[in-house]
Amino acid sequence: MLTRSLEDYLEAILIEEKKGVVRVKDIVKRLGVKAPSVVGALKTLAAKGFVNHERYGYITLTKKGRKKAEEVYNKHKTLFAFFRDVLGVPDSIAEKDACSIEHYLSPETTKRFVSFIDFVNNCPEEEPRWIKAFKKFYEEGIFPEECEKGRKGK
Amino acid sequence: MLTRSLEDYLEAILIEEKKGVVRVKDIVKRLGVKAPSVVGALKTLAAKGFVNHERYGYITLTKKGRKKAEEVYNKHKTLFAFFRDVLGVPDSIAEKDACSIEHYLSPETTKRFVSFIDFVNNCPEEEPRWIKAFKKFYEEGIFPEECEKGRKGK
DNA sequence: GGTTATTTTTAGGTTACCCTAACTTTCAAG
DNA sequence: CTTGAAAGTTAGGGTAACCTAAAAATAACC
Repeated sequence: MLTRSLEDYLEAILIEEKKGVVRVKDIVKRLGVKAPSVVGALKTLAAKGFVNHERYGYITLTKKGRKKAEEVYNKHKTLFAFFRDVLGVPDSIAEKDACSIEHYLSPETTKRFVSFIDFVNNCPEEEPRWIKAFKKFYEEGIFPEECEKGRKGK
Repeated sequence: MLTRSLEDYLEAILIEEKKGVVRVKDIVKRLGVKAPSVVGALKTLAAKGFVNHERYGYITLTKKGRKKAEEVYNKHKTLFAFFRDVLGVPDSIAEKDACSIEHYLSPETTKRFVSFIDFVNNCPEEEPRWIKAFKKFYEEGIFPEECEKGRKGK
């Protein structure tokens, strides 16, 4: 099993890979840690078979490493979408929260979260009515007219 | 600032408090750690002014400690409610996920999560239509009839 | 091609958190 | 009122993560 920190390194490599070859300094910039921390993490990840890294050379993901990195990154994207599109959290905060939380979602909850975002995105309407209703509720503390029909309690 | 681990100790004390006086062994049971770990954590928490603990005696929260503990516990309850009532995650998993994630939600996202649960609970209907729709979508992969009206894409 | 700048690595230290083993205090039962 | 079990504490060790400082390799420049 990987620690939260090692998952972060894998994810960072995956993302940096999209811009070309990956070097230690790229990870340094992305994660905001110092070079020796990166080297240490790479050593551990290489020993566990998640990355290849030749001294003073490029960093690449193994098949196993890529699979794991993509798992983490997918959770990240799902959480980000939920925070931004459903809760209405500003991008930068949604990003940061997704980043910390991605490591702690169980498979069961992840599966349902993914389906939930699917549900939102495939909704017949542009933005589901209930999300609009929530936004109104969040801003003004009231339910829209249509919801109020048949309202029970106070 | 408190670490994730110390927040867990505070929360555990708060919960155990509801059953009467709190002792080291109660925390040991609840958190599944060994007694020396609890003693160590209490020493740190006491030094920072979050708990009172007399040697071989009871453990109590200070005002500051209670405030913090309640913050964490409230996040916990909100997350649990969301996982269980909206996503439909089984109780025991929802509980565990809430427990790990509660430490990482930003104030902004927390605020919106709380409002969201409020929105669900105060909905005029017993269970909001859209949650029912999501559950159908999750189980069967299809939107209910009423949603399909005016459906755009495939 | 030698010298300087950048990048990477090694060595070693710090903090947080957990553990086991051994010791001390408390408390209840005979 | 002593003694043995339960609870709590201290001492010391291990691991994961980070860091700084300094050495080594690579790259870039005149």
